Amino acid sequence: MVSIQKELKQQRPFPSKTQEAVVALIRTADLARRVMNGLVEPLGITVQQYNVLRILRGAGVEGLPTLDIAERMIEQTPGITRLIDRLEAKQLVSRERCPTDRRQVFCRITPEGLALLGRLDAPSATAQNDALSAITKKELAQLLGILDRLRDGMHTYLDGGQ
Amino acid sequence: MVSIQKELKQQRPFPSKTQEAVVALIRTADLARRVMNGLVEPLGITVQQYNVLRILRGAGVEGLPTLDIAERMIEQTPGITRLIDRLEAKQLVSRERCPTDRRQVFCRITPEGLALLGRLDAPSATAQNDALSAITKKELAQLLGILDRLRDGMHTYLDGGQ
DNA sequence: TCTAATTAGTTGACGAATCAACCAATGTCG
DNA sequence: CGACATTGGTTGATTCGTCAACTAATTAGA
Repeated sequence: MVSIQKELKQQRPFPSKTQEAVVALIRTADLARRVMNGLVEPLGITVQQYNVLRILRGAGVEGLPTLDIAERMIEQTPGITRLIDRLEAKQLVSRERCPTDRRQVFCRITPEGLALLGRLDAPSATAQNDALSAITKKELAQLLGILDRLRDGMHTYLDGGQ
Repeated sequence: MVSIQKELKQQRPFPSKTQEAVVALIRTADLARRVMNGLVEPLGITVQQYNVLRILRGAGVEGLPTLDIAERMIEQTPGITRLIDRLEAKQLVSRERCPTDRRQVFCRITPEGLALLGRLDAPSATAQNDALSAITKKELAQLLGILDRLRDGMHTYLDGGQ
């Protein structure tokens, strides 16, 4: 068992448990992103692009307007246009201007995109199960609850703060 | 209470709890990074640069070799050289080649760097306490334990995998 | 209807991250 | 001692992320 403190080679204990929690959280998420990146990178896409593809697969054949995709992204993504530009260049996504509201651009996943996602479903499920095998179902539920409330707290801090 | 599922506007439930956990984890950490960024950005530095400064403050007057800093970073940071280049340009960090082993470059935080950190200590503590006020001490300890084991699981996956 | 405001998305400029190649200093071993 | 490997760090090329300014389409209001 590697504590975050040892892992960072710090001599002194953390000034506070809350700070330790924030550091542990970001560090854990960074590791998770690296694991995911190791899976998707051999197929020529980034984690962000992978998320877009999954969102579009979930959206079905009618597709989704560009900014709706940005809203559903796991991480905040201001550069959604160029992110999808790259997916379109790889033929994994197609775009079409909406006829009724010509401001909107609907994005759809292509068959190639679906095929690529299909090649990632099993490995990503395996990786996640492996990583999460160290904790019990009950702890998993606890984790989800705690994270929900953490985001709540930060949201009120962010949205109320400005 | 906003569940991650509602927040992402997904109709269907997650395929698995584990996947939901990974998404929640990354999303929560992204929010935390944004909160921190909102604090440090007005002072002209990034979250990564803030972390380097804190590491160097912890290291004291003797400073730390460049790659030792990279090791202690919260997130993996391949571009540590240029990151410190920018801190040096802002006069927040000074560098000096080690006389006994001329390969190493020792980095030290400057008085200006310390002053800047000082201006951030109180706000960052407040932000973290606010964000974490929604969870109890006991839950905080649980969270830390769970995150530790998650990182363990991912480490063995990563390091064993390649 | 004509103007102003809002919404949807794109583009340009620039800072930052990433990977590989590289150089210099040191350590190792015959 | 001399060749090779390792360690510590920097640099170049490329991609990516980010902010602000911008265009185009739609809606709202006088």
